[in-house]
Amino acid sequence: MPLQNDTPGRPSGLAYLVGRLDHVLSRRLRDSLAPLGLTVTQYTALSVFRAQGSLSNAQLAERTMVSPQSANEMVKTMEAQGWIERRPDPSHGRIIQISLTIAGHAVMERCDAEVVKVEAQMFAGLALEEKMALHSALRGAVRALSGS
Amino acid sequence: MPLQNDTPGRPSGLAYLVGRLDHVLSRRLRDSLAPLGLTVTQYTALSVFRAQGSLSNAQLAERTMVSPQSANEMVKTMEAQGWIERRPDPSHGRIIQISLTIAGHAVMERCDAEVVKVEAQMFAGLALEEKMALHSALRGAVRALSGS
DNA sequence: CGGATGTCAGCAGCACTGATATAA
DNA sequence: CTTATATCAGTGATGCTGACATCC
Repeated sequence: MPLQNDTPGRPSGLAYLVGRLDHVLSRRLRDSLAPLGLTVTQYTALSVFRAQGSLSNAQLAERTMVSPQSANEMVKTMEAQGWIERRPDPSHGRIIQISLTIAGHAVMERCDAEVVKVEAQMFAGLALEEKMALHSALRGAVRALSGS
Repeated sequence: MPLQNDTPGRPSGLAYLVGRLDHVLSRRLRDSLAPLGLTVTQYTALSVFRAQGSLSNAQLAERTMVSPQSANEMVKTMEAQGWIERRPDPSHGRIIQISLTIAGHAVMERCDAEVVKVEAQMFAGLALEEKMALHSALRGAVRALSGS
C-alpha cells in the first residue's frame, strides 16, 4: 500500500517525495552540468528561452515564477557568459528583449546529452505509457498550484 | 502527445517538470509553513525524525542525502527552537542521538494540516489509483538516482 | 499621476568544501 | 595509525524584499 497511512489529516507523502526527488535530481544535474560551466537554474532559464524564443526580463520572471530581481540576476551572469543577448525593444524604450545566442544554443545541445542520460537512469523502470502518465500528472500539478 | 518531441538526444522534459513542480510546491509550502515558524527543509528534517525515530547527525545526513555539515546546521537551529533534543549515545561517547521533542511532535501536527491542504490542491485532478501510481513512480525515481 | 519595467543593494536560507578535535 | 563522528569556519548558489529611476 503505497499511500503510507489512512490517518485523516496526515500528508500522503507526495509533497515529500516531490521534494526529495528534486533534491536528488538537482544534485545529479549539478554534477553533470558543472563541467560544462553552468548551473541547474541557468540551464532551466536557457531552456525557457529556447522554448519561448525572445522574452523580456519581466516575462522571464513570470514564466519561471521567480521575482524580476532574481531573473535579472540570472540574466546578468548568462549574458556575461555569452549565452544570451539583450537588445532594446524597438517599440518600447524601457523593455529589453532577451534571446539565446549561437553559443547559447550550442551549450544547450551539450547539456541535453547529459540531461538525457540522467532522465534515462531516473525513469529506467517506467514504460512509455507510464512516462506519459507521469508527465501529465506533473503538468497538472504545476498548473493546479500556479493558478491560485 | 505529452512527450514534447521525438528528436533523439533531446530531454523528454520530465526532469524539467520535476524541477518546476518542486519550485512551485516549495513556494507554496514556504508560505504555508512560515506562519508556524519553520522552513520547508526544517519540516522535511522533522518528518525524517518522526518516521525514523532517533538518529545521529551522520545518519540524518545520509538519509536526507546532505553533507554532515549541512545536517548539523539544521540540527542546531531546530534544537534552538526546542523541536528536537540531543542526548549522548550511552554506548559511544562521540555519537549524539537526536529525536523529536513533545513540542516537535506538536508543531508537526500543525504543519500536517497545512501540507494536506497543499497536497489536495496539487493533485486535485487525480484519482486514487493515479496518486498511487505517481507515488510509486516517484519512489522508483528517487531510488534509481540515489544508488549510483 | 500611475503602472510596468529594469536594476542596485541588502539579506536570508541552504548546501557545499576544508579543517579540526575526539572517540573507538 | 585509521576510521567515524561532530563541529567550526568560510564560500557559493538562489531567491527574496526594498528602493529607485525610467518609460509610456
